Amino acid sequence: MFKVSQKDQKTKARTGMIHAAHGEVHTPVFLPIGTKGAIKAIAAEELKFWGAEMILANTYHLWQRPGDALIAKAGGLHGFMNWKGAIFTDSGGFQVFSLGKVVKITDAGVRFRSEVDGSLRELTPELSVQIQANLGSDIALVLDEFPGFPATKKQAEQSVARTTQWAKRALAEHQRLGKNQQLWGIVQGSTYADLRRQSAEEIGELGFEGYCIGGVAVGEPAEEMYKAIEYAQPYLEEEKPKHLLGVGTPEQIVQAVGLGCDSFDCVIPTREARHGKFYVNLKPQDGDGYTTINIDNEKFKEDFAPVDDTCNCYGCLNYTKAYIRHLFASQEPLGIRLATMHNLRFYLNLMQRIRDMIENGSFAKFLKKYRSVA
RNA sequence: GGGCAGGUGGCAGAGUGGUCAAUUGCACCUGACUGUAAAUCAGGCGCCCUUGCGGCUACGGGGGUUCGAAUCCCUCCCUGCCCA
Repeated sequence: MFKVSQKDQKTKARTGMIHAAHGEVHTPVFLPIGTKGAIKAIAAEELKFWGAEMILANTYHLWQRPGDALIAKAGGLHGFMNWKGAIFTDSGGFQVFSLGKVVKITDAGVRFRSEVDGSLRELTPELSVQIQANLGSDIALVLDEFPGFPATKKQAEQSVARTTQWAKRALAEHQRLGKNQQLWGIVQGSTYADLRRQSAEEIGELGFEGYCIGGVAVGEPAEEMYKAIEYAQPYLEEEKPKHLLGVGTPEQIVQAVGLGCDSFDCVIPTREARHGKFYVNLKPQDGDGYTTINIDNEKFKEDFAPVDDTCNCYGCLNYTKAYIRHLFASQEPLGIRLATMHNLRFYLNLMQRIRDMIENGSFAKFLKKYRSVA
């Protein structure tokens, strides 16, 4: 169930609450990604302490290892990984896209070559729902399929048609299982206005508890992504939550909130952290926005100031850039951990700010000035 | 004192007459990363020049052979191992 609490007057932004089986989620929300049932380098309790309310885990990877049967035995993914909040599971649809040539896609489903034992496995819309039921996530997604960018009209049409067919099958299987779990549909349609609309209408008619806008952030310019949201958003029930899959940079998230998106998930804060990139707020005199730094840059060798002196993360409160740079240069795992903590807090703090500003009416102004500075 | 091996770019270590400014690894510098096959990947890494099938200086020092040498010869210096 989803309830809108405050609508912004000048944009489509709104705050709201997703009532999930394992907790309430304040939106707009960012979901840290824990593909294999772990936010890389971070413990579940830490995330909870920082205010994260929902995380994303991946059906495909957990199916492969350790297997959904084992996780069901452990009492579900929540118990298995000791995460006390809500869990959102991707259906494996993204792997159809990202694993590219090692898969064969038919109307029936997707054939994968297992990375674990090399065996051939087939993921179908029904099986994906069954696996997610075993994982026990709060929000499950339908299996979808989508092309990269650019996509021909024909490819986009096929993606929309197949995603709708698979959504129907997933929904039927979900109803058959009758679990206390939400199932959300996914809108495709690439960069085509008519196809985005058609997909939104087809998926919307099926009556899911929430919707995802998918097939974005696949290499298209940000403007194309914003347009894709605008093409679909008006045709999805307003009182249902809308998730923008796989997005994005802080700037893109702010923009998408303004276009009516309620939730986001992205590997950027965690992956880039492992690669030494830190998100840093601009100094007040430089305007409202952020920049990024590569901590391994030589210029930080003797920089004994914290990464961001306005940040309340553990690393910024206790360590200097020079030290963290040294940790990366020395391949000390602590460096990765501090970076991941920092970036996740940057994202979570940003979302808190967004919610506050929607509540107090200052979001539109913020949206206008918030920017990324190279 | 005698025997043997060897001295190549920050380090390690290829190359043994031309296509070598010199394979490769490490280190170093820079960049990328968007529903995570990612603690990964890409580029750079003698000097000059915006550039180029560009110029210059280079493979311990010096000299020589050759159209041409990191590669062959002579000599000097140095290092390691073995026998006295």
